[in-house]
Amino acid sequence: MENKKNPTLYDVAQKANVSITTVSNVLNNKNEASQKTIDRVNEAIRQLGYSRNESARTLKVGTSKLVGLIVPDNNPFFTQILTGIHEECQNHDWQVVVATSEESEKRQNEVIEMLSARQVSGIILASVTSKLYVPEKLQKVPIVLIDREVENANLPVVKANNVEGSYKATETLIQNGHRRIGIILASPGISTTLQRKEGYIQALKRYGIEVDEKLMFYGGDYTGTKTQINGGYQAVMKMIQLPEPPTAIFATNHLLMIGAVKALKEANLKIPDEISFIGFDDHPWQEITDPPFSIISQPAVEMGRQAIQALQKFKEKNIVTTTVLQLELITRNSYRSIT
Amino acid sequence: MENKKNPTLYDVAQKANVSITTVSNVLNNKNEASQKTIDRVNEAIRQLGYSRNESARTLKVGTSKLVGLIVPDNNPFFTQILTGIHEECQNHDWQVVVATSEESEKRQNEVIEMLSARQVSGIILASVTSKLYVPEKLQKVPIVLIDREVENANLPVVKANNVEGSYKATETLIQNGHRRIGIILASPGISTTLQRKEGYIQALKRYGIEVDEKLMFYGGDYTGTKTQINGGYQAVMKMIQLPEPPTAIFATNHLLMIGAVKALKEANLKIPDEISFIGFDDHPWQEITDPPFSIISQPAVEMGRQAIQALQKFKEKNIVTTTVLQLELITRNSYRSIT
DNA sequence: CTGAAAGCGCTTACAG
DNA sequence: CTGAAAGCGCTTACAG
Repeated sequence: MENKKNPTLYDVAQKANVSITTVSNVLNNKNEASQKTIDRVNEAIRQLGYSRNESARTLKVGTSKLVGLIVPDNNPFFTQILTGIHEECQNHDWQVVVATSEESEKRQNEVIEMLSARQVSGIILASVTSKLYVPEKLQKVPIVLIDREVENANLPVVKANNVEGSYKATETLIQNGHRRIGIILASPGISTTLQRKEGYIQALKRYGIEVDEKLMFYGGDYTGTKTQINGGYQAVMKMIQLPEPPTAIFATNHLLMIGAVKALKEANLKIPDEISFIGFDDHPWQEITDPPFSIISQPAVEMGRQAIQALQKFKEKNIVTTTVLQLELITRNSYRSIT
Repeated sequence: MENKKNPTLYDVAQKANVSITTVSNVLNNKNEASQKTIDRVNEAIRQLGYSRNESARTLKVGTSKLVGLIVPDNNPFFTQILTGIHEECQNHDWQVVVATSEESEKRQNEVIEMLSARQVSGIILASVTSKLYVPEKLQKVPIVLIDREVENANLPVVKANNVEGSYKATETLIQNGHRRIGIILASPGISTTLQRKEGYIQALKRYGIEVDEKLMFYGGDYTGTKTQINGGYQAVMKMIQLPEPPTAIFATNHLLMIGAVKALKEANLKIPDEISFIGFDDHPWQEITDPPFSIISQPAVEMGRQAIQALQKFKEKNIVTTTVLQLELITRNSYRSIT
């Protein structure tokens, strides 16, 4: 690679015949220079093709224009969150460094530390743990929790109303006459799982239906695409061999849903004629399947946007906000009434 | 937020009773200290919870442990690339800042400049333009092209063999007796589109089939998920109204494919009985559709990995590599023989 | 409205 | 094997 040195503030100052203080001032729109000076400086910047060394700025002011996003993996849901974060970050001239924790607490802590060592403006975290142990020395970097809550931290949260979303799905199935409803849940260690389970149970109780543990399945640990798809698959395979199998199934995330449908196909159980089905997370392909799937849809992009806004409030005014976004049931054609 | 100051090299040096030079040396594994000193320093680091200020390091050495990834949008293909990049970056202790160009050349240049101002180790770029204009001042930051080539730059490239992949799909349809094969292409401005078109034409010529411009469609500009899905949709709608409609369709990316299938469903044309179909990019859901889709599969994760390796070779040895990965036809059940 | 100077926290010749 | 010192490129009181 070439190695011509970048022009610095000094070069600009020299060219514009001012001090570096002045150059810095116009660079930061401090409005402390005459228009004539400003013009002269800008012209020098243009001519030299100067751009500010961000590391030097960060070192001096103690915070970079970087925000960290830590997600368990790169699944489509988190990718949509990233899109929302990107949108919102443009307003702040922030850039985002994305890291995966791979569902490992150790890795998550490492990554938090690395980001902190970069003086990021903040971290948006979808935590792998339901308790967050943030070492004291990292308390300085503002963290906003996204999607998943943690118990022991007084941090801003942006999350979906999982209880209600799950309630809605379950209730809809009940209102269609289903009384044995199987639910496939993700890893029991995270808040979203607990809440989706809660909504399911609330709906059953509300309609006087006995909660049957045998109808509740966990799709195994949350570790990668294939594992989860397989988790959904196995859950259905077990479910349909029950003495009293369910007439409807609710899969509480996108990958579990794919696995579940796969199993139903193999078992040759037709949706919705022989079994009703509701999935999770909307994706374009769900419109083109046979049948098109009904799902609980999450406003993932909006969650990303809100997270950055929450971060900003946290940083600037030290306000800890909790943002709860609504989940929507999109009805297509994967469940039917059996009354 | 709290504001307790972070411990610095000085604090560590003081605690360990050595100079900061020595601390820096053990931090960088320079192996210039006695074991006793090393232990003492490490103990001090542990006790203080010290972690190095990366901005200061970057300012001094001129390059950060950051690599930039610039993609047109956050679609699943690029997300898989990100996964590969993440995997490989862990070996180098690099982190990755992800930025989207939103298919805008202006934005792409801005982003390159911002990353450069951060002293990134390198940039992995899926360029929006087929010609890359990189201002002179940015020549210092090593760029590796991914997926999409550009004409006028002598940069490392990691790409798929699009010509061959497209040839394979087309040939397979021909061998199944199809002679009127519709192709749906993405934006004409990018190399992948040109190459996929080229493979299609080569296959037709090889089998003595006339190339009919009326069977070649562009899914509109490459601008966002909905636009592209709609592009695929429109293409099929026009195609099937042709006096001599195709008996097979090849959609050359994932979103175009979804739109195309949507249109075929609406038109009530059954795949594969009434029309044969091959799509692009493998995703788990494609196994659970009716029928399961045959597609050309891209090794996206591997592309990400290779890009980082290419970057490394470029930086360390100044070697400009071109890595071409093979595309695979995965046959499920979406085309049939009409001979 | 403008400038001289200190200092952010590191790394790296250089000297011993 | 270890340390004193310069300097990376900025920002920011402070003085005028």
